[in-house]
Amino acid sequence: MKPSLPQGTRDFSPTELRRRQYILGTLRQIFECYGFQPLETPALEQLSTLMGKYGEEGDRLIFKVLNNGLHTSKKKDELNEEWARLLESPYSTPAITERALRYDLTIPFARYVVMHQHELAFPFKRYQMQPVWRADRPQRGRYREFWQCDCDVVGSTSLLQEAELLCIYQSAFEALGIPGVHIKLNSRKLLAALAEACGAADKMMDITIALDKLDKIGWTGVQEELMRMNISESGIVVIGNIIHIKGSPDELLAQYEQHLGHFETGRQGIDELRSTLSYHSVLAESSWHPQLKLDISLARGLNYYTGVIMEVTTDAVKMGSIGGGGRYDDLTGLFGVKGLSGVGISFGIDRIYDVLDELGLFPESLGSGVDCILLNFGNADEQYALSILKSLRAAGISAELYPEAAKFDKQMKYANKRAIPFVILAGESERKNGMLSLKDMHIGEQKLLSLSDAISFLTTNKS
RNA sequence: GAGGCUGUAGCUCAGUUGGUUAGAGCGUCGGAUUGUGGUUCCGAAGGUCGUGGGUUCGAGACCCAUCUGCCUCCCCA
Repeated sequence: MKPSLPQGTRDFSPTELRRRQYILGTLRQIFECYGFQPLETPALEQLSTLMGKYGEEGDRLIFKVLNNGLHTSKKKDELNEEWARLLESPYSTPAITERALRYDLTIPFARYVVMHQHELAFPFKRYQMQPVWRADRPQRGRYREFWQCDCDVVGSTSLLQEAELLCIYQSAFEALGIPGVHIKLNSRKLLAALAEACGAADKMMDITIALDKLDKIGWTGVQEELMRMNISESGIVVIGNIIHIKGSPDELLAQYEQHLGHFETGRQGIDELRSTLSYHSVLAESSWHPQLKLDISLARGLNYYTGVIMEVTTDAVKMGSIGGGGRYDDLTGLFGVKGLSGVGISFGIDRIYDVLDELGLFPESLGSGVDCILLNFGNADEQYALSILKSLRAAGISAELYPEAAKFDKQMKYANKRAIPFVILAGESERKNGMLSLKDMHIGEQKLLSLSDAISFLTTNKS
């Protein structure tokens, strides 16, 4: 048979995986630096844990797992009935499926917090980097299996959390060296006030979705969408006035206050953004390049966000967002625990990979993973090489010996292809003098060294 | 969930209105070269033309189905 992969899934070659690990490692270091702790949850969750948490569209995209042993079931009639219903319409039933693949990392996190609430110290700060699955149609930058990398705080309403998450975003994209990064900031409360201001408080979701397309379809396109949603003409004018305000974040907030400050939610949203920015200005390094931008047209898809929301894009590459997040006031409420507020951000590492790849921003030193290779000259020389190999490894230098006394140029070509930075030649003449020849494959230079000199050289020069 | 495009060697692609034995470059392997890679020269291997049906004297090419990749909508990371 001819092997193939399921749609929308990928293998990761050694080079790709090193690069992915470079991204994850960079992020992990930052998360740890900000006091977040690692967490992993199972690939499988109870379907009931996931259903209804991501909206109608989300439910459709959850990968469901067929129950085992259906053929041994005693309730054939019930199964047939349920199966018939399932063939008619989107429907799921525990009789046929009661487990599903994780759709994101936030809901499993909420589930975890609820199940372990008595052993956790709140505020609980965790990061999680694992694959998630969606039965979506694959496209460029969109996969059925992809990784999410989340960092959330639960159990604190302080806007210091929002400010710290903004810092994490900035410092992460600074460390990865991605140019043209913008972190857009908005508040669900501002959007709610906006809906109120145009007399359609109940249509906040619709307005938000239309507004989110501003970048894509322009103001005229958004106007058409709004009209289709039966937003009044005066309402559309109000929205138009507000989204066209320009200026620094402080200026924008002052303007928004004029327009929306008399609504309770509007005032709250503005105050929250002000506090967030004020904490942030104290914490942030002035050298960070990623720019903060207030953008009232930013929506964010998930319907559990309630406060500040954020999204990261880069204008260096044509690509959707590479990160996003926000505050969700009552996430664990879905699982029966009220009053725990959460706020978190997510990194789209598959897309970040594509951006780094496209811009050639991966460090060259990710290389082969091994510092040096010993060529094999056979017999007594092989024995000599083995003793060197052992010493190198004991000194913490990663090393390998070519396994056969193959022809010289074959061994060299192998080293070259693997991009191993150093080659050690220890043949008859070296062995008789108790020395070794160390060749730097980048510059092509070779020198005769004692083992201890070689070790200290490699220790300082290895990648 | 809706609509559209695509698939030929490991990779990137040629292949005329349907007509003998399907080609190139790169890569791979062997040799020039048994202690020196990245350059060069010579040679070789590698294809049930995505898969399954159909039309035809004859299909890589045309038709249908299916799978994959990609694009638009929807939605999202």
